[in-house]
Amino acid sequence: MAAEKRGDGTVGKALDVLNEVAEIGSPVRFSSLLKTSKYPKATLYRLLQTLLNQNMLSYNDEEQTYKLGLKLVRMAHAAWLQSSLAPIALPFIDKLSDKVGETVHLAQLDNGQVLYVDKRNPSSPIEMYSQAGKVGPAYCTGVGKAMMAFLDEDALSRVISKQAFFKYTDFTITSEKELRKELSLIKKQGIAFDKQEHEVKIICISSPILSSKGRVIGGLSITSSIDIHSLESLQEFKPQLLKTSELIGKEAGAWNFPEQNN
Amino acid sequence: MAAEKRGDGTVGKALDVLNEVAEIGSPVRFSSLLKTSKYPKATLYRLLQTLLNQNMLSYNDEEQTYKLGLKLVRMAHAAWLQSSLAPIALPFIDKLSDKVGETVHLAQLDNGQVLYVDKRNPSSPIEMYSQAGKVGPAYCTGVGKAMMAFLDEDALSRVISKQAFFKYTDFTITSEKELRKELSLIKKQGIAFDKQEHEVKIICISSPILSSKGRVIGGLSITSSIDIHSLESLQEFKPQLLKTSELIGKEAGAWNFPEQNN
DNA sequence: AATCCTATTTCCAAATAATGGAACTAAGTT
DNA sequence: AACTTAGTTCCATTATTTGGAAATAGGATT
Repeated sequence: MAAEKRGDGTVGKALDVLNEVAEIGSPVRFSSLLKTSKYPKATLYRLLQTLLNQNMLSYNDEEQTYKLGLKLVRMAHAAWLQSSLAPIALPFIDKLSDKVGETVHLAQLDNGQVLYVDKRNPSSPIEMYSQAGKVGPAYCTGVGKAMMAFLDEDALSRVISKQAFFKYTDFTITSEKELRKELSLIKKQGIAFDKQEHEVKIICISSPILSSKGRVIGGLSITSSIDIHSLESLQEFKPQLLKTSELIGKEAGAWNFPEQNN
Repeated sequence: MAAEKRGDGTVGKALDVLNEVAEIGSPVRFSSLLKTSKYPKATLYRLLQTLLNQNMLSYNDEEQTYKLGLKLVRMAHAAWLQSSLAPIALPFIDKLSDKVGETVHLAQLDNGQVLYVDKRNPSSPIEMYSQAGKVGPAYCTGVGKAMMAFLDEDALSRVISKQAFFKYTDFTITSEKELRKELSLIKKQGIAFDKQEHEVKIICISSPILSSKGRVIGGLSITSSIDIHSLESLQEFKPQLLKTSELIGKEAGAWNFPEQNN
């Protein structure tokens, strides 16, 4: 499951181990890592030591466990500032969230997945899965589908090949064929809906953020729950959502935001 | 300025380069990096390629610039979840921010600096420097001083040795002697104030978060502006601030939060 | 369109670092 | 005391990294 690039020598291996620790998501012991690791004991050990030295991992003496280090939190802030749409989109998202009084998400495609790079909660937030930095599936979220719909065929097939098509809810799209049909509809309408495809009761309306050259650079969504909104009432946000996406796209152009993600 | 650990071989060098890119804070060209880098051209080039491969960096073809990659944003989310006090402290901070109606910061010490790991804005936020993931100086912020005051001498002198003592404002403490005096006062009072020491007009009241064994694991602050509050009126938040810090400390104990930072 | 930059990329033999099987230590268990 | 399991160190072998230099790419200038 872990991304495994060959030809990156030791650095690749070290980052591989870092990823493993990240994916486990809780403090891990050496022996536990060893079981699933493709590296021999001594090698794994040394890689861990190096990462510790570099503060990419931290070690709990008592528990003898490794976990991700604070260095990553620092770096990520810098990454977020310079590599995500978030700082550019910030004022626009604030405004949109204020106006519509619902949760707003800003996302980008990263390696076939939806990476949420920012989120605005209205005063009374609904309980939900997402957080800035969190990743989600592309094929069954509003932002994911909105972004996919506007990719060129090349990029699209690369992204589709990475979809798991796991059936989260009764409404989840679970085949490429269905998905492609949905995407062409979305492209026509300029807008995507999440009809409880990822989480029960959670719906959203979403639009892609396009660069001046028409390339997908991100996605924007307004999310709510069926207890509060219907798809029809979400539809009413369409003009504001599109307008905001357009403004962010323009601003990103001025900032020379890169157009390349897959 | 960049941390340079020896004996970490290639991995250390690669992370070194990554740090350099992070510290520059904006997209950089190869030649620009080369000027300040301690690595020869071919080496630097290959390190950058490796980092690109690993999605730790991204490259803008048109501009020929490197910047931090989204992979870092993803990893950091995991790091934040498993390595920071933030997820543990979340409900307590929400509640505190609600009650006092002012900005609340949660911070940890990382390498002699204050790392903000969470932040709550009241409905009408004041314009301010901080964000989750951002770092700040320890010697002239409320949380920084609060945490330092409760370190043991060993850890304290290590942290103090890393302070820059740059005079941000007329009120900034600029010598170890002054600082130590202030810290002993803070320890007596159990509470620290930032008296516009880092930013003009910005003041805060802050307390350390201590583990059950009395070790510093974080800091908590309520921040405002002199346009709204005086130090005296901030003082009124003291009981709530202390109570919240205590609760977070207890909760962290239950979660076996590590006590080790410097 | 030929020349001269300057920035980036590739090459390859020498230098260095990583590897991993095995041995060792430490801390429990029976 | 013998045994188990987990973590750490050793070191000759192997593989990767290194970096000076040369090649290439893409402007800018004559």
